[in-house]
Amino acid sequence: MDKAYNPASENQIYDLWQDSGAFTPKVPKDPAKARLEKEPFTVILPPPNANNPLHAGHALYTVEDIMVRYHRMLGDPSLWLPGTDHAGIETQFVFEKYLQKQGKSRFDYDRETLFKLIFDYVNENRDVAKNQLKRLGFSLDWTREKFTMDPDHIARVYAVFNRMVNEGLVYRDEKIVNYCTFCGTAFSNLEVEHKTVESHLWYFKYPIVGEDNQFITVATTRPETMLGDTAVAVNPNDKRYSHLIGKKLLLPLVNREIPIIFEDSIDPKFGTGAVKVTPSHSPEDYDMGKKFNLEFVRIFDYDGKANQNVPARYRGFYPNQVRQMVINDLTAANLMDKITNHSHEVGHCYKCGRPIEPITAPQWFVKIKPLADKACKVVKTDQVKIFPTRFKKSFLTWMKDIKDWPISRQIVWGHRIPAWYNLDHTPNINITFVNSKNETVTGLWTDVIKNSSYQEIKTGLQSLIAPVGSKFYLSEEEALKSGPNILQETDTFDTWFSSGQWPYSTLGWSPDGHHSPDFEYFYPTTVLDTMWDILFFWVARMIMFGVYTTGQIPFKVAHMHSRVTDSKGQKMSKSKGNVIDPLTMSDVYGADALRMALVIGVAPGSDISLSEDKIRAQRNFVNKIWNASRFVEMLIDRLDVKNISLNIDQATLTSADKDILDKLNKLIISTTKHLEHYHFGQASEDLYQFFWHEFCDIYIEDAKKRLDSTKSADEGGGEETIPVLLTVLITSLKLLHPFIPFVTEIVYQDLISKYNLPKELLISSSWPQSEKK
RNA sequence: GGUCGCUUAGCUCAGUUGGUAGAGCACCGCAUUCACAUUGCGGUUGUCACAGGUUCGAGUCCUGUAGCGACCACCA
Repeated sequence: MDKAYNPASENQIYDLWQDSGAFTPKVPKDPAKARLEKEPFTVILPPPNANNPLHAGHALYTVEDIMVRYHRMLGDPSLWLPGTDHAGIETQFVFEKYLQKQGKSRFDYDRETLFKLIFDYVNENRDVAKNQLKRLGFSLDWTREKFTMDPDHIARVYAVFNRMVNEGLVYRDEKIVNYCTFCGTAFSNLEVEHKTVESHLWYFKYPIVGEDNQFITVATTRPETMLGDTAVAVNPNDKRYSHLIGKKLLLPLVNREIPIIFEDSIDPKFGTGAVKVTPSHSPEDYDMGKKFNLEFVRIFDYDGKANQNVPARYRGFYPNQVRQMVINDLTAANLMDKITNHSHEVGHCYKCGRPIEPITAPQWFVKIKPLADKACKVVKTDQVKIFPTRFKKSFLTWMKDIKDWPISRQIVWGHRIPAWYNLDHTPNINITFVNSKNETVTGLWTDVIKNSSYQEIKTGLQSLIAPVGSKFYLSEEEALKSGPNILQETDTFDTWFSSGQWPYSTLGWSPDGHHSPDFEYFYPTTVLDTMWDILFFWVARMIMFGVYTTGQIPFKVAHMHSRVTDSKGQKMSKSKGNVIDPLTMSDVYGADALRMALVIGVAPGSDISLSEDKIRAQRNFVNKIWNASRFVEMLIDRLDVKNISLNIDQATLTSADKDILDKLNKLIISTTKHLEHYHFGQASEDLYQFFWHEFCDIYIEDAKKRLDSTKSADEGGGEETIPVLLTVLITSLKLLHPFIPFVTEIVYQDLISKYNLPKELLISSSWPQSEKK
């Protein structure tokens, strides 16, 4: 054995494990029955983005590996299923940046070509993450690897969508949505980041119709939307305005008459107590628009520019430009009352950081309440346990006030929504396509078909917008029965609509009820471990989908871990330059050292402060194990004992022997207990303390004195310590194996071959049993 | 605006049924032809944020205050 542990030797071990079949549990012939007798331990890997290399956060899969290896050693059939995620908007955003470098944009391609380009781009990078997962020692069953773009997964997602449509849980509506005009897509509330913006309140005067020089002054944070105002709202109890019942106002610059409405939710104390109402560009105004049956005038389009519904001079300008023009024009018209400072929250796109434009747009929605209620129930009753428990409360709070979920995204990278329109029956469908002359054409079907053929439109199709209420068919065949000119919806599903179905889909759930043996055996899964930041995005959706689709929970435990931060507790980011790359660390210090550094002394759910110092310290620990093992072998060799035995003769034990065995026994008990309770930080710390400071510093030092005499074995050279040394060493290796699998396996194999112990891999060996007293 | 979390040694953090304060790193001294200098032995450092309360006993439970952080949220 070398003088120091060499992390490079870790590379040989992974194949040994994989080839032994340890990662791949066998499914019995009657899986459902077998499950009743002995339940497998199943973990689905939160699929990393197929396009990105791993970061320090992914290295926290260590926690899952610890659980899986522990259960495997307990003898439970254990499955840890790997996969990757296409990560819709994330990946398309990265790809568009790549296009930009080449002087191109998404608008240069029809959707099919763009999709293929992204697919190829992702495929080029897919193996990177996979090899990195192996490098970190994760005992994943690669024979069951999945990708969210696998046809069978897509088919399952479609089947569930169809069922939801048929049961009235999916609908289309033109509601106000969070729209990013730069990314060109709608987002759910969760994808909007609220930022405090220092801005102003502008006070405008709106003339009262039929009364000379009488005005209502409104206060607004968004002057530009006044072009789309269709009412002014005041509180019914506000006496300042009570005389205005039935009056109308003349909207300046536009010269359109708008009503005054009386609405309880208006706060008389804010501004002037009079609010301009723009139903097409503000969520709260949208609600008022519906309630009072107001006109909806959309003035900004999906490209972010002012459209046909505004006076000609504003057309084609962006909101911030229109804002300045409106301010100037109102000032010139002597209708600007005053401007005050005001800070407020503005929604921003979580991807590109630009302000979100609330716009009314036709989108697909999931009626979420029925799903949420069931999800709440299984969490409330602890059928799904959430750890640490404080996340249970935030889960239930969020679920209680949940709004319908907009699931359509106007991007190409994802699962295209399986809905087909008959164009001849939907003449008002708006179509954008690249024609044979490479020109982008936008228009209604009835218009574009005059200059282009159906085939030309279909081939060059970029996007389409079908009016709300358009009839759609759930398959191409069905649609074709209604006529030849059909097109599939161009929107794709929100990524979480797909990944929310990941647990049952990866295991082979089938819509016809004939599920795969894997599904029968491994579902519901046991533990889902992920970071708390996707509790709502993903965990909540998986619970809702799982209960809806399979009638069962998707997992019994949702174990939430925290963020990996730098040595100062700061979030890692490229711009700060404080990123610790897990692969570099593994190459320098070993994957074991990195894994140990990520779990030791970390409290459940708290931030994980990672530094190279900490990894180095754990590298030293790994090296300590290496050298302690080397030394034990050396001591044994020196005695030249013929038959190595692990049998401990109680009668010959010294007090030091008894002491270390007693501590070892307690360690088995505490480690087991900590692992059962997800206290990985405490378990690893105890193991560290025991191995280094009890076993090495005290026991081996003592044994050194006993053995390092000039006496031979025959003369009482301390032969009786050998079984104790080996027992403590091997048991420690087993207890440590889930945490630091490489070094423990290497040392174990060395001991086996050297002392003719029964051949087995540590990964498949049995978990130590404590002695009862 | 609502909710949650954190505050313990110079730094990063453990401390799960309440029982005389811990680790790693850093620092100081000594040792070492010895398995490991990726080492060993020894040492320094704390009004456990603050103020009350419960208790024989509180870092731990309760109440309040302050600072920091996070999440959620349609208030013009």
